[in-house]
Amino acid sequence: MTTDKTSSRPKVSTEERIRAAAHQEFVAHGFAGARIERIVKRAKTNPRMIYHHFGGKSGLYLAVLEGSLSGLREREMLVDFAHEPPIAGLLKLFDFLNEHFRRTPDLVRLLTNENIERARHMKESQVIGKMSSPVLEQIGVLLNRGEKAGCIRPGIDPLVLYVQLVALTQFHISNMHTLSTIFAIDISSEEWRDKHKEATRAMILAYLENDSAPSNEHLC
Amino acid sequence: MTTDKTSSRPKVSTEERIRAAAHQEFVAHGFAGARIERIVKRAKTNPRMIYHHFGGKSGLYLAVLEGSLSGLREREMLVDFAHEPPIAGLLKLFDFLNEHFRRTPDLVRLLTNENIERARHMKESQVIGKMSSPVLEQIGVLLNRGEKAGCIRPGIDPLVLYVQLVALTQFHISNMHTLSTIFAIDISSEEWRDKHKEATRAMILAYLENDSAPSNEHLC
DNA sequence: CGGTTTAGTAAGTAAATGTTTACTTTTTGA
DNA sequence: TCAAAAAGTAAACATTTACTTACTAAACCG
Repeated sequence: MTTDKTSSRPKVSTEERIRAAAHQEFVAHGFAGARIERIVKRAKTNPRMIYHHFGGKSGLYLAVLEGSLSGLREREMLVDFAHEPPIAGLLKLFDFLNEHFRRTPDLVRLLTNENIERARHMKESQVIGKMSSPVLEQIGVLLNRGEKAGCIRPGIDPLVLYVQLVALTQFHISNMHTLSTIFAIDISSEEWRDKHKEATRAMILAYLENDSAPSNEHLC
Repeated sequence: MTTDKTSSRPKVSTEERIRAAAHQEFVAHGFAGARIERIVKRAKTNPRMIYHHFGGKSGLYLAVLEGSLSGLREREMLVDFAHEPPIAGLLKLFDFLNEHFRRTPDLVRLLTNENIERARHMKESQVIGKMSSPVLEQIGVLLNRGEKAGCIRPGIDPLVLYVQLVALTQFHISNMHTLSTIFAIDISSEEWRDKHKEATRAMILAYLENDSAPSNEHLC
């Protein structure tokens, strides 16, 4: 049952089982809070194998982090923004990010933890530095096109916009627990997220659009 | 030199030294990563005193968290938004939050860590639940006034707006390390933050203002 | 086959870590 | 003044924790 047709080893390799178990553990407790013992128990193996395959706790953590980040990059590549009209393309990017973080809270938690650790693991990675986001260039292209066509507010910096978009799509997920506790509501509910999404979409649209007639002063 | 005029005890009480040392430690490493040994060494005392004054590591952590949060609430009370014109008042709130998180990254890190721990400590607190933000009501008042006067977009939810504001003012600080690493820039520099602040201010303003003539469709 | 490499197991180790015990010193208040 | 309470010290305790050693089984390949 647990064996391959040609071998007596389990179908899923020990390395993969460790990776999956570690993913769960690091997502649930962060690096410092993660326990080797729980990982090996869930992966049905023993500590020795972690050191055999990954070199140690840090190596395992890095493998998990790299895997999750490359997952985001791969999905980003699959979506085509650049062939849309500028504003529609940027809103499509917003929708994509919102959907991705909503569906992949694991990545959000890993990133959150990595900031607690001041990105010390990420800095060690040989891989992460090289997979720079392809989205930044696409944002630049769309902003340029829209600016020249006169429909997009001039002077927007692609990286600043990207950080704003990620903030607006990620913050309420990474801070879900404290926000829900402090304000005594369930911020993770579908209704709340839908409401938040619509409001945020409107905010971004209002910002991008070029009010070629700038309001001299606020009315009140 | 280290004694009070009437006693041979240190000027600053052991309890306060522990609290200060623990604050630094929890900010630097989070709850799971914090070490009792480092705290007592910095506070120039011994483990026994932590259990004497705070009951244990968890109690100490909670004391630090409660202190930081009540600091934010106190400062929020000092700023008067409600007597400003609606849009000016909301922008003043944005400026306040932006400045507060910029100046108090400690609080941001404690909150980040608390989310890693799924707010389990915060939920135990008898204090935090009771000090609900006074800002929410003030936002509601401003939105109402502005909406009735016709200068503010109708239908904005106060809590959604507050979460958006905090997202835009806190995210780039809490995620400073991963963002800086991935995009190979120093996101904590004054220049970058100023640029980000201006862009974000414009975004919020554009969102709040009531475009009484809504664009039928984006121009492009 | 047969020898080498890779994958895996069981048990253990040394160090770290939160916590407590036993005891001393200082402060306080009747 | 003096006993009781509060504040503080030193040392150790019981686990936990990341990691290793010694050994076995399976896979690979000429």
